[in-house]
Amino acid sequence: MNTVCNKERCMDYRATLNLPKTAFKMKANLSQQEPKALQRWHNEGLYELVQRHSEGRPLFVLHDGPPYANGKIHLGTAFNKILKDIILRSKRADGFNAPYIPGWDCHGLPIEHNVDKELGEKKQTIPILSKRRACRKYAEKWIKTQKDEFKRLGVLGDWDNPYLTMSYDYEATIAREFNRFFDSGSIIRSKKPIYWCASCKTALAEAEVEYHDHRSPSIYVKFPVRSDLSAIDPALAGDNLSVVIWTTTPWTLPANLAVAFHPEYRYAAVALGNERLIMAHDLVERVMGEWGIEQYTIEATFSAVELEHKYCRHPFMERDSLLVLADYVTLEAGTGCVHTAPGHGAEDYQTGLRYGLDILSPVDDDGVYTAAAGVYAGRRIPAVNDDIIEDCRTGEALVSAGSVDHSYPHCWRCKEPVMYRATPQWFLSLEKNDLRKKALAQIKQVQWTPRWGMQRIHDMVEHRPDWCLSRQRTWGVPITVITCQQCHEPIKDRRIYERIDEIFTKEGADGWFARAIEDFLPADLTCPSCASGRFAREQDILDVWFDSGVSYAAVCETRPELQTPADLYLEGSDQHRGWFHSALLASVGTRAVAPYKGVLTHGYVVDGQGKKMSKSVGNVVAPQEVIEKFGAEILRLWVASEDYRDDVKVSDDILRQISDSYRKIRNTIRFMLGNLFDFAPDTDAVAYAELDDLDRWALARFEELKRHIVEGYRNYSFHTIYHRLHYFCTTTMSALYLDICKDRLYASAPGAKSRRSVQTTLSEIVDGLLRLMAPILCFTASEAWDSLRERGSEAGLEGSVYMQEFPPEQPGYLLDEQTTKRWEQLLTIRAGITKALEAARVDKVIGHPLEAAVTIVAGAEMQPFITEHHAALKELAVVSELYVEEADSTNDPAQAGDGLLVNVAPAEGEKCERCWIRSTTVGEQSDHPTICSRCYQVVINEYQEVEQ
RNA sequence: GGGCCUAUAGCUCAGUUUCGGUUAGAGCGCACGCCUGAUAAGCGUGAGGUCGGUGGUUCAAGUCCACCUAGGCCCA
Repeated sequence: MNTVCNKERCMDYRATLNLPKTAFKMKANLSQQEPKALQRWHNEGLYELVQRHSEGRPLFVLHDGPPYANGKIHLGTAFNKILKDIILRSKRADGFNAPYIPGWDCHGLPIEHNVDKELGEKKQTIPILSKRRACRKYAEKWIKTQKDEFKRLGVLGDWDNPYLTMSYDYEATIAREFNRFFDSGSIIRSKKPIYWCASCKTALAEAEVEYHDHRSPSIYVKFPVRSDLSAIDPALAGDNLSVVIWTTTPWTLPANLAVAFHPEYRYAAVALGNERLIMAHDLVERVMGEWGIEQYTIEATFSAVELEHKYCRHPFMERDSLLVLADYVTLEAGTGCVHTAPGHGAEDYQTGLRYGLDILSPVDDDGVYTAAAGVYAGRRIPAVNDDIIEDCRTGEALVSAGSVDHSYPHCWRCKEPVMYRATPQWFLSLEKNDLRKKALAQIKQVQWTPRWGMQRIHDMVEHRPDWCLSRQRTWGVPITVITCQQCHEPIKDRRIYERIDEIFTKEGADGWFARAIEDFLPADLTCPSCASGRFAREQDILDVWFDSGVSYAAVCETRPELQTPADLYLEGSDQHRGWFHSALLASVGTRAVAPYKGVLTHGYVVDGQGKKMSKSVGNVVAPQEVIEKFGAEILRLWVASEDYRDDVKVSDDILRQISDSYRKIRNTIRFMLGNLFDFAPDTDAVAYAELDDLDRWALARFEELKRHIVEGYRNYSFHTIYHRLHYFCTTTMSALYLDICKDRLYASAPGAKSRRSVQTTLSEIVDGLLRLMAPILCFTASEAWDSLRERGSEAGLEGSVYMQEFPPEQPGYLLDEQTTKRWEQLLTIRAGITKALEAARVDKVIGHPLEAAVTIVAGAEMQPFITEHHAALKELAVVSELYVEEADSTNDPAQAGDGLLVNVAPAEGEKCERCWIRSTTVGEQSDHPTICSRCYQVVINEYQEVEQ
């Protein structure tokens, strides 16, 4: 028997109540507590423990897309990693073995670019191997930083053994996969224009080009029409008809192979003097004005579509130029007839490909014309511009010459204007070996989430050009092609591939640059086509998208705990063109299957207004700040709460809201834990059949929740889980069930069956709830789990919530239709009562609901139901007394809402000092005159007064 | 400029699997009130929406169609 102090002959009844007790704090203090939990994970090797625990289960492989090892992580990266973690944890709780091998993308221009900046002047003279070492170190530094940041988010994985695209074995895989393609004949050599700085003698990436104002020549040049256009309009018959183009780069004219027209514009033949000039109809007036010509007539107008495939004559080269159509032609400037040199412009190049033109680029590394430039061979550009203009003038091809100030690309380092110039590059052909066709077929085999992802990547693959794999850079894996020095034939030889593999595996791709070429060649090698014995190796490196693209081979196929194809790739929607795309082509090309069974994409993180985050706008939210202010747990809950199919918004308001939700969830759990302080499930639990009706109702609601949540995890529909979880905590539990159960919990005898009945229910619910929320709220679930099980800080992680599975379905907990209907009715009546109580409160009739006696005036239909459930309704409404009254003329429930009229009056009797219910039994017992009869029984049976 | 996507209360989301059907819902926040035995907690009541805009199809449109606007991703 418990003892209670008797102070001044007045019993302290508060001490006779079973008030909640728990060490689980109301205030989470997440930013301080999380690091401690993480330390524990680390010390005890949680990931290894979980993996060992999962052995033998069905495998679920989420293959990590490698973030780029450059800079701190941002919210988008954090979002992605948390989403992955939630999925992996949910799969583990759903009975799968779900390993997670994080990775990093380590090669590539941005890193090299930053290393160049750090090197300053030294980058000119630094040997290639030293530069590569510096890049490696740079990547390592950021990997370390990002790794810590990812771990801080609570992401569980094999952080000690991540995959790095720059590790030697990975580099060897890249070369091996490239060689597979090469050997299969899918790798072809072709030309493509790139930015080139002639003074630095180097290729430039887009990011290395700066735009500055520049004065260029502006000339109009005539291309005499060669084809007979009289079929288009009789007025176009005869000689002296020319197409007029406009250009600001006369030096590209020797490379002109075509003139482009817009397929939807009208063009005009303008007669001035004895010649006729073709230009866009809408531009005639402006061009004539610019030339200062007032006397002209328009002889014919026609659609450009009819010009396609006709020819005009190059003004000074000994060849014709093709007339082509291109929809990038504009009326902004020029004549609407666009000088096209496929070797010197990006759009020109595309057009060249479409029309099967040569990618002519008669300029060498120094910016000097080659023999292909005819009379200009040996001349330097752009100085040659003046001569070309003069020659056009003397050849009567020039219509007008001036100059123009415009924005023009310059080299980021030497600040000189750059040129666009075609160089030989290696491509992965989409047609060879039917790669495009096979890839399109594979796309249809993949489960895309959301569904429109399929259409998106399908269209991209359908229309994309061949994949240009060459990069004129140093930080990456070389294109491992050996060519004959004499006839330039690429050499395909298995023995070469094997040597490359061996060397790269041992010393990384550096070997390509460090070793003598002989090291890669069989001793007796001669060129199969010309029998030469002298060979050269390719100097360009591979596009980094190839690196990450082959990760299925480097990681999923090599790690014993993984398998391929992976179950899921999960990245931002930009990766339809990125990783999903490169991995698909690489895998289909070498394995004939997609590397993934499913692909899930999420939107971008944007600000509260839906605008993208940018430093210049100043709306960037850093994950580090959020963690500091709210904790990683709030970030995780935010990730779960947002519908990732669309863009994902974040703002201080949104985070505050999530933080509020978190507190509510936490407190609800805390209250449940607090009421289980004296409950031992093994000995105190009440059998389901003997549970109180209300408790069975709660278990039914929980059963529904359980099913929806598990279903939500399986469908990757986390925001619905968030809403369900939150609703269950706030409304189903806090506002309804828990509020109603307080009397049973507090005022019953500790071991009373009605109290044990609630506790049994609470125990089951909180146990399941923690398992269900653990994938998202991993820190809180663990903390509460340990509190529930009274596991101290010394308790090992083997028994932690991380090892638990979702609670099993309990079909018996669902209520039949009739019972469900009954509860709906009871809760509707309850809502009517609370409304009436509120009105009474406003009228100052009552304060607390327990001060009230409620009278329900019901019609003949409702009355039996209410009478039957009198006790339940009284409990549900938490009032001191409940009466039912028959309706009459003065009390017509039809006039009130819901067919129910509720009157509220102060309850009779005194307030029981112990349970606060008003009762006429208070005062009946002289030894305890201030409590009701129910409490009297509890007190005299359970407690003994002692003098203080 | 093109392709794909998004748009429901201040915020986060529902709105019933390929095909429309009564007064469009929830939670949070907010306002007001209650309680002080979940207390930097808990409970109640209430006010918030021309479902991005316009036009169309239909007896009937948040739901279907067209166009427009705003935003995002990828291209050019």
